[in-house]
Amino acid sequence: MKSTIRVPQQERSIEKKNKIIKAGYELFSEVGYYGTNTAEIAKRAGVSTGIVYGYFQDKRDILICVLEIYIDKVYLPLQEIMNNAAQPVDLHELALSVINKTIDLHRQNAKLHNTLHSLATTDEAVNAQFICLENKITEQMSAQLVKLGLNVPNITERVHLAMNIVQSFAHETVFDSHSYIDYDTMKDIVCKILVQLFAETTK
Amino acid sequence: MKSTIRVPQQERSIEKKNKIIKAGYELFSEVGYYGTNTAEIAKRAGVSTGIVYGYFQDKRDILICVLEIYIDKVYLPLQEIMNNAAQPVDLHELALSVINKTIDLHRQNAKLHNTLHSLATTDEAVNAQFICLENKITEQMSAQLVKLGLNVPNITERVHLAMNIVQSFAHETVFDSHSYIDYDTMKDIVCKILVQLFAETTK
Amino acid sequence: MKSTIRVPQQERSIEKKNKIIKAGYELFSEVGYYGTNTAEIAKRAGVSTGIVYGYFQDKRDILICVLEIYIDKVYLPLQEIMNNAAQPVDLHELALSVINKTIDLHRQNAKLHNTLHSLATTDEAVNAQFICLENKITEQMSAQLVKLGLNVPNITERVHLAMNIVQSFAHETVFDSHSYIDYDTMKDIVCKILVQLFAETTK
Amino acid sequence: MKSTIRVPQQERSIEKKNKIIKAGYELFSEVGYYGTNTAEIAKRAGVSTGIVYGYFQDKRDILICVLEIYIDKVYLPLQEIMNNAAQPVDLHELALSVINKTIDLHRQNAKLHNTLHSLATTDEAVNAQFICLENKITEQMSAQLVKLGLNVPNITERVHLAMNIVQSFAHETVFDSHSYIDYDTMKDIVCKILVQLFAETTK
DNA sequence: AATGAATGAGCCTTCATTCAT
DNA sequence: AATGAATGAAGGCTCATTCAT
Repeated sequence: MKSTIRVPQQERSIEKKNKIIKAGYELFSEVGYYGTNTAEIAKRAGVSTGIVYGYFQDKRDILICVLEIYIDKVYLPLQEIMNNAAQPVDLHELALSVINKTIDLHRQNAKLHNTLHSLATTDEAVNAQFICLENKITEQMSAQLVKLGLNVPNITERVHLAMNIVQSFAHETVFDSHSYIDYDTMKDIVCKILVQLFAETTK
Repeated sequence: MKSTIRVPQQERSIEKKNKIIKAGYELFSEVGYYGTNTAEIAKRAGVSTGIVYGYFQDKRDILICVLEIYIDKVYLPLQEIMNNAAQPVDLHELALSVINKTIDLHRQNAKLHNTLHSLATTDEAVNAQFICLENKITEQMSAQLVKLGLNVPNITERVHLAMNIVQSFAHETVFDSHSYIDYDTMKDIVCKILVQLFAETTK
Repeated sequence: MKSTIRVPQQERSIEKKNKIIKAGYELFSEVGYYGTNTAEIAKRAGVSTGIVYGYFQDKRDILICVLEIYIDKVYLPLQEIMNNAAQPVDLHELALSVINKTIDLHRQNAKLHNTLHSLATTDEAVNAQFICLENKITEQMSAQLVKLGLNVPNITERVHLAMNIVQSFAHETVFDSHSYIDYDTMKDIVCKILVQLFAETTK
Repeated sequence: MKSTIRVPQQERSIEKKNKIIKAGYELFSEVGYYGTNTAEIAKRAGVSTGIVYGYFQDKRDILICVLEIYIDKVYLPLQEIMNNAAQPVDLHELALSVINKTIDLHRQNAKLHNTLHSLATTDEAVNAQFICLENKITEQMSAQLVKLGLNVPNITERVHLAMNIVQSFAHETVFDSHSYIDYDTMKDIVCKILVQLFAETTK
């Protein structure tokens, strides 16, 4: 008996749904999930409050969609870098590309990243989405590295760890909070770590 | 902005304030900041709702205090490990100690960690507290490492980065979400990275 | 107040209007007036939300039409029983027929009955409809009884009262809520009352 | 984890809770359950909207309390009449008292009566309350009649039926909707029915 | 210092009704 | 005539904060 959620097929409807997601994306980024109310989402999307519930089950449902977009926005570019890597791999250059791109992406999405991670703690569905997509990405990156000729043991663990390190560093850099840190120096160090991580077997 | 906030001098008052902070700590950990209301904090602390506002300006003020405790709980043990490290340093052993301790700590505080990071995004004061205390810790750890005879360049950057890596890994381990990852293997890798990070100059 | 309400002349239109009324009838019966929304009525009727307002002024207008149908459904069969009563009247048999039929009808419409009565309380128009049609029925039944040769004083009052008693009993029976009551016994008693009610003058 | 509902012990609190129930009683009577909103209840009770939820779980919870009051208001006076009936019983006089009293009560509560009955259809808890109390009353009245020396078979069924008839008639009288009915005449008839109902065995 | 009842703004959501197509 | 997307007012409920005692 629950009210039916429109699954928009027509172009205009899809556009409108995307507008709402975009508005949610922005607001969740700016002021967090709890700092945003549905009225504001609607307003920024240029629609009425009512229609939001025509496209989404509830506020959380918007979040789920935002999460999907977020994941794509953050991880897909990294995949692209991996796919475009020339053979034989210049690990240093590849690492640097990934680092720089990640910093770039974080600059636009760092706040949302935190918000989402925090919600994953509370909301099982959000958590599941997160994990599922992380899985997919790690697998793809690992496979690509193997294809590029790398033959390190425990490639999955290394890739996953590398991603975590890069993200952690990007976070650090973007927030730029610690005056005593020279982020360029740090970047060099991170880069070296990554190279060692995947060059190890040559030893 | 009212200055009617008591700065408790008497023993009983201090005790009561701490009880409130402890209750906040627990609840924020369990159900997050927005999942907790002040009435519940008061109830768990065994005090009245009203008196909470005798000791704290507002709900956020409690969070600030919880943050302090959190930082102490998470970083101080690491400091202790550093302080107790014998000379000459066995880097591998030290790294392992730090990693294991951090995992331990995360197991109790991971949710709170996410919550706090998310709030730092939105709330400048929370953010400031976070940064200020991180600064202090990084400085102390760096100093200790120098005192222990390590002579690596950019020690601050390395310490900070090491902390981030270990935390990231601990997070990963605690949530244990990715079935394809062997966390023991990953731990070995992390350990090796840390050793390399601080052994570099001996090269 | 807009006079854009179509008075459907064409066959297809009439059919559509009736479908909406039927859907309303069913839904009001199942989940009450306030538990039903116009979208659901439209859906069950197999029409669009918009067109509902082509045939009806508002939701209440649908209710008025449902009320008409309800009255017909509940009282007309009783009239039929009256009209088919053979002369000379077997009061006991007639009473029994009426009682059994009313129980039957109540079994399908009891919820709607309550809903309508409740709304009549608040809505003058609903109330008026109710009264007007009740009037008509009582008059017809009284007339028929006279035609059948009964010559009791205050026939109108007696008929009306009889109807009320039977309905009250039917309600009781249908909801079957009171475990301590033997409904067959009660039925006998009601039957006897009705016979006495119209046999009185023979005394 | 649900917010605790205050169980008011102190005089002032009880008084306040009663004020809210009274406001609910009045508003539900005047404009029905769905025509009333919690803000209005609070306003009429002279309290804030928030505190309403300090005393009641939700709007329906108010209704439950109103229902209790209603039952007491409507049925208790009838009990009193029964208890005060002198022996030997003058059935006609007793019937008349009951009828008149019921009309009186209906005059103040008829609208609420309809509202409650309608809700009982939808809400199992409301229904249960209704039934449970009706049971209690029927039992008490039956017992009292026996104590007064009446020895009719199926006393429970008769009492219950009598109650229904009287209520039905009272309803009719109060709404006074049918111009063609002489309510005094009807009352005489009802009275006679009741007498017959309990005098039967003397036959 | 302490209590906990009270406040009221604010939020999510629903739904009768309208309107562009 | 018909569609169904869109509107936006209104309602139930929560909760940080205040206040009378």
